[in-house]
Amino acid sequence: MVEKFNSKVIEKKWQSKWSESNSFVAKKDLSKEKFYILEMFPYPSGKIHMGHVRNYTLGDVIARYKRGRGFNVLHPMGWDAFGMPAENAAMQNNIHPAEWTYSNIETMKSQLKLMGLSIDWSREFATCDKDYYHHQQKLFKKLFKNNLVYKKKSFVNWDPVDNTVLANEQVIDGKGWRSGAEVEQKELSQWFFKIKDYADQLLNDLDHLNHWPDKVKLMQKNWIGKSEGCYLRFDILDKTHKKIDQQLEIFTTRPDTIFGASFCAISPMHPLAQKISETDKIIQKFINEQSSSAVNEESVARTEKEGIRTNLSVKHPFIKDKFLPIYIANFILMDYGTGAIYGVPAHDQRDFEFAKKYDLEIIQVIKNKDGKDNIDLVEAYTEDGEVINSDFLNGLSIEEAKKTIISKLEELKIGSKQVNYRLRDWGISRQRYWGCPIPIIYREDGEVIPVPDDELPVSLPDDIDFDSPGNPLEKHPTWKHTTCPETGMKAVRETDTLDTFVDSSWYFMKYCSENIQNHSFDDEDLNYWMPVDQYVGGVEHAILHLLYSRFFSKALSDSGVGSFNEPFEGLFTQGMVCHETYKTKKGEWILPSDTYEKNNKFFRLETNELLTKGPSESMSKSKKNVVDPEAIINTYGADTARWFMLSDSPPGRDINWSESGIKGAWKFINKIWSLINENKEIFQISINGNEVETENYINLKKMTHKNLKDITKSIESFQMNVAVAKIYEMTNFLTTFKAKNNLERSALKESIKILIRVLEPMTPHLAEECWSIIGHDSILSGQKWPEFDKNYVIDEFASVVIQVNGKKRAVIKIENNAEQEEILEQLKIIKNTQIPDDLSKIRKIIFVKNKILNLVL
RNA sequence: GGGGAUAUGGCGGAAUUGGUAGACGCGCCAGACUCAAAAUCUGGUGCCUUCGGGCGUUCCGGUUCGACUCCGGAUAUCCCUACCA
Repeated sequence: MVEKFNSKVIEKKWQSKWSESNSFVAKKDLSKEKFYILEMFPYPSGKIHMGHVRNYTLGDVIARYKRGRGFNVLHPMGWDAFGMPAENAAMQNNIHPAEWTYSNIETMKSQLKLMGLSIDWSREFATCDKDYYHHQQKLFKKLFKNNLVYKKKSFVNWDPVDNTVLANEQVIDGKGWRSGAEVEQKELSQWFFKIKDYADQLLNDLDHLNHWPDKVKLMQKNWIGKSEGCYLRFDILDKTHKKIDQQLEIFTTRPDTIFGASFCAISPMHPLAQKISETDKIIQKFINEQSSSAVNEESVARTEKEGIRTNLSVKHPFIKDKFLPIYIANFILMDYGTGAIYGVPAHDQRDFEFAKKYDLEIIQVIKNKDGKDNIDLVEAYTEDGEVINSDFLNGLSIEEAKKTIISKLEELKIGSKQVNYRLRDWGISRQRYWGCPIPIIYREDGEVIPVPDDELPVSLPDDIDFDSPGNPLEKHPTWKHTTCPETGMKAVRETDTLDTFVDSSWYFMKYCSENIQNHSFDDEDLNYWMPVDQYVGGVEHAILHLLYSRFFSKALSDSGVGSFNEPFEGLFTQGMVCHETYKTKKGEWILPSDTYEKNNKFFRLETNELLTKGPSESMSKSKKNVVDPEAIINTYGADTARWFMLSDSPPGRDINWSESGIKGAWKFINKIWSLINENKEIFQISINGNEVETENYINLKKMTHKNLKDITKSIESFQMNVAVAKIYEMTNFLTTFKAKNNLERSALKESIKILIRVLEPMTPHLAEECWSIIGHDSILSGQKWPEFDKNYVIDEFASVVIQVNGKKRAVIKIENNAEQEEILEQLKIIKNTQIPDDLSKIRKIIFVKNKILNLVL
């Protein structure tokens, strides 16, 4: 009886060996084809969770497989280390953010190392490292110089009690998460990246990303939200319909419906609205109500449409004596289009609701599909149709009408065709301490100057006070005061820090520099490794992180850094790790490790209390349905955990963690382990056999090479669960195979070697140990991925299905490429009531070689 | 409200891309080993059946010699998004 696989000892042994021989340290080598595999780097929150285990196992399989295929692989790891949780910890536990962050990194790094990942740790960094953010400040300056950064006023969530800016996720039901105070909208001057300048490129280049999931591309497309329409300027009239010296510019995608317009509406934030409110108390009150309430997006969408009529109106450009009253309305967004619209109630649902409420005219200008018009509409008609009631546009299609009206507007110089995007410029200012300082100073004469290179980095001060509210950098007694290096004038530093999304928008480039401490890029390194060939991470980053990274690559390459357009050649989004939930009668969530099962019922360990089992959901701390990876690795080992993560579900879908699943994986590891140990003798003798090839021998060869072919294909196409199934098949065959002569014995040796080799990406420790048991060095010292032998993947017999009227009735085993006549001959032998003896009854025969013969009666 | 994805045994899931549905794993059943249990090993396992066969990939319909696969419609679940003019 073979002893169980001792994961503790064996895994540690191989991890040390790999580390000592720098097995995973990547070196630029122009003679080899490179492969850059990257998983999204973790936030150092404290401990690793199962989601990390799945993500990094998947990436590691690819990394190891590609090495086996002879690629020069880069597989690095780092830490997304700036951000709010560190500041929260600082406030709650009185610990410095840096200390909290670096100690978490240490813990998590040691946990990741237990997994046996083939990572080049020499390139590791954290985004809060001074070297990292030094480099980031330089990149910021490059973008600044290239005119891709600007400052503008913008609204933030303001907590009036804590005197602090809140992130959206810190606003709960319109109240500050700490103070509970009603959140206000406050206007601050903030920094922005001009991502909108790249909207078209970001949209069009999606077409070239052939190895990205379609759903992610679609999400990005919708997020960018390109729409074609036109701007249109109206003269504004006062209540006596006299022109005042001002115009209203609106944006519409439906200029074809201009004859159906019955009002204009502007955002409460619109300059015109602001101006009116200066003299009109009622309007001022309305505007104030709107700006204080609008916080939670979901509730915003449900809020009833409300507006207030102003004394102003505009003149319809094509209808004599028609005036459209101007409303200030809560559903008009200032940051889309021009913050002003004209309302066409008959053909826009929001305008329709608004018109019903305020009793405005509803004029139908597109004919319904059923041909009716001017009926009492119960909702807006937004579909296609013929233009009616529209003077010179009558009879045209919507598309034709759009073209006609736009050229008319352009001719009259009151409007122009315009492409508009939903995408807004990226606000990067954060009023927080734990982030990258923005390298800008404000001189006393009002000049805004980037900090010169020789004064970089602008470092975060260590002595920082979190006890009083507000931005800690702002409150620091000395930090912000400085002098202008050129003039010697007094100056103050920018106290905003950069959004952490900036940190993660270029970290993959930083890994490319071999000397990681160096805070400038080696362009050759960068252009050798970039782009990332395969990026793996959660779909929750499908929009922001990936879009920002794409923007950064483009903007930096335009600013002279790197010469690649897209950062991620291939993208894979893996599913989540789920677990059932357990709850006491009182509604308290219970950790799976604190439960036991009896007769299909679950009980709490200490109290024997009966628990209610909830459905399997994504693991989350709040519902306590989490399993600690370190505990699993301690009990079963890293290879078991890795194998389980790969085996049960396709990588793109959610996986359900289960006790029986992990036990099954453990069983498999030991099955391999005893297969090798029980057969190790045959590896110690050299075999010279001149025996003839037996059927047994050929079957073994066929099984091995067919499976090898399938395993390779499955890994290439990210179907790890299928690769696992094929490995099971191979293992089951080999464990029951009885070699009867030397030829068979040598074939068994070969098959076992192939099995171990293909296991290496998935269960590397086990594979390495088995490899050494059969008398070889490390697999990693140049042991290539095996090629399957074509001769053994073709069968000389084919199973041809006999169908009658398309239904399967029999299967004939016949030599490969047998012709129709041969099979018809064989039919006579088959006894099946459905197959006619008399072939003259057959109307038609469909024959596909080696597949089917269908008799149509 | 808008956009998207998914639906196959008791469960997780395969299916050469229109050609033998249910590979492989879990679970379950039976047997072997054992004083016994666990572990391990062997075999069986979609449903119905009068043992001829019949029915089966959420439901309804279509294309086809042939549909899990393509098309149209419905239902359910999940994800993303949030008044985008």
